[in-house]
Amino acid sequence: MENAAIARVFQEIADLLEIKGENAFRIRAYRAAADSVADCPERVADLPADRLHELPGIGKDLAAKIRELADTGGLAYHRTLLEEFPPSILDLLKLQGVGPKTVALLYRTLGISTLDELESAASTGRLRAIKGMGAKKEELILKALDERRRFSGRHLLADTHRVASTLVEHLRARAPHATIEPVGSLRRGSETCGDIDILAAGAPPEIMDWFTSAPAIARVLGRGDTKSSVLLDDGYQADLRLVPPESLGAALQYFTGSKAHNIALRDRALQRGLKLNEYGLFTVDDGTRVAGATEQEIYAALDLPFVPPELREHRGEIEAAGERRLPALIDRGDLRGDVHMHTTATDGHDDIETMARAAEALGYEYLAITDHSKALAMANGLDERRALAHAKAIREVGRRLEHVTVLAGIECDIRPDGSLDLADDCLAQLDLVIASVHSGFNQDEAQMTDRVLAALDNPWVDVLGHPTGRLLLRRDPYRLDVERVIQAAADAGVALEINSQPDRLDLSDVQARLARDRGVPIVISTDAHSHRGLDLVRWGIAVARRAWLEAPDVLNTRPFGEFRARLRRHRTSDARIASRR
DNA sequence: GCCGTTTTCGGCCCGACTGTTTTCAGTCG
Repeated sequence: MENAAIARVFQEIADLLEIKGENAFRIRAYRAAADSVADCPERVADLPADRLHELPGIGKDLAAKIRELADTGGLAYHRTLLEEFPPSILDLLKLQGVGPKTVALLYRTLGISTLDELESAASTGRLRAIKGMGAKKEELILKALDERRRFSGRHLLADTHRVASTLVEHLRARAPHATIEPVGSLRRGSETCGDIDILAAGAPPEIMDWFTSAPAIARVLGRGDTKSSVLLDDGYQADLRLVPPESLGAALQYFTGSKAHNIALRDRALQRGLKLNEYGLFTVDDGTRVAGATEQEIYAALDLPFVPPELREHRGEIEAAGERRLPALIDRGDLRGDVHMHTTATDGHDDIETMARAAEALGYEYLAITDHSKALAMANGLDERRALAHAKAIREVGRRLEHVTVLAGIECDIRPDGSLDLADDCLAQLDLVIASVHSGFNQDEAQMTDRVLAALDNPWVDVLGHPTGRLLLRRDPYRLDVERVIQAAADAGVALEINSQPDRLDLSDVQARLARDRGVPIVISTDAHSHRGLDLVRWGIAVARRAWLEAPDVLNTRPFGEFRARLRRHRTSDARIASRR
């Protein structure tokens, strides 16, 4: 059983306990356990009991429940709860403005357990008959039902960034002297964002009007002096908080989250007799302000160095900060090359020279052109003859360019049987080979894992491209034992890619961190299909930072000579390669 | 249900906004 599936069961139990009105701390324990399982880079179902207990928030009871889920695929306690309430009742919880108390009330008084039943009750005026419900609430529920149909919730990081930037610029233009910053999951660089959080400090009160009347706003959910919420036309919820300038740092810290990081930080504050909220850090005794204007001074007052937002996921960053061993996170400026991109030879939009000059303009020292191989007929993939001719053309362009080295590479398909799409003799004549899966996604885990391991065994494979094949918000990763693949990559000296395409971000942050810990070299690439696509690297950098990566962990931060020397084909003692050298 | 440099019991983060409440409960983040 996958971690995500176990986490889902725990979240459902938490939801059901909330509807039952159970002890809030017990509910929180289930939610913390769900996060802990979801964040674990290894399959918790495979962990022995003593390792389970090492996971934060997993004690005797929850360890036993994980074991039961892993062994039987189900959980008796979960089934018992589902006998008390129909499972469809959980859909109601997802509606804006409908929480567990309301769901319980609807179920007990009117027997409502599905979205359709709720819609029918709301539209026929039966809801307002319930004590505590009025016409306003009824109207709110109808709107929430309509919105649920139109918007499904989460958005890609890159899309969220674009929408938030427009909104932030709209506000900055009107309040030029204020500090206005996006916070929340966007600032942490999460791969997907649920909504947009914006923080303003030192802005006039009218900022709330500018916000609630901004372009592209579909509905105002709430409007106050310090907090307002709106729904945007394209399905985003956006929140604006206004705080006094002396609270800017505290508010930045608070609204950037994550929730788990904040809880841990507040706990650390309490241990020191301090209370942390969005207005500042205060003594518990008499409420004296200790810090609040900057994030730095808050962390400093808690005996911590500044923790970069990307690390604030409660994945060991507070302990690491306390022990002064936070990583020096990689920056975009550390990259010296982009080694995965396409041209008009296959499905790219620009030719070799345009791509090379664009990479040069970004200040890169080298790049690799890696078009598709013949299995991707749809993309006009290259066979051996064309691949070698293309390599010749790439090297010719390279000779004309003074400041950038151009590598002739390929993104070679991994066939369903694990063999590569191009002959070894061809691959051996290229400068860099990325192997990727682009088809046959429906294989079972054993087949898919064997397939990828077979590809890693080919001595000419330098990089495994988008290792899990996921498409965010669209397609799950293919069934693959990622841990075994990471171990095999470590053994063979093959690099794993962090693909910067906003809907891939593959490897994920947690997987990339595990890979680095196992000694696997990482490359951060764009997989660009046009010269503008080279800019997407910022999203790959975001993943790398969330994976705690430092510049030396990433192969393409190395100067060209060193980068080349560290490619598998140049460092392995494999006899098959040695005989070619 | 978890957790422990006061602890195996008794804690567990906290404030803003809305609606229907005339003093507060529910929801959200």
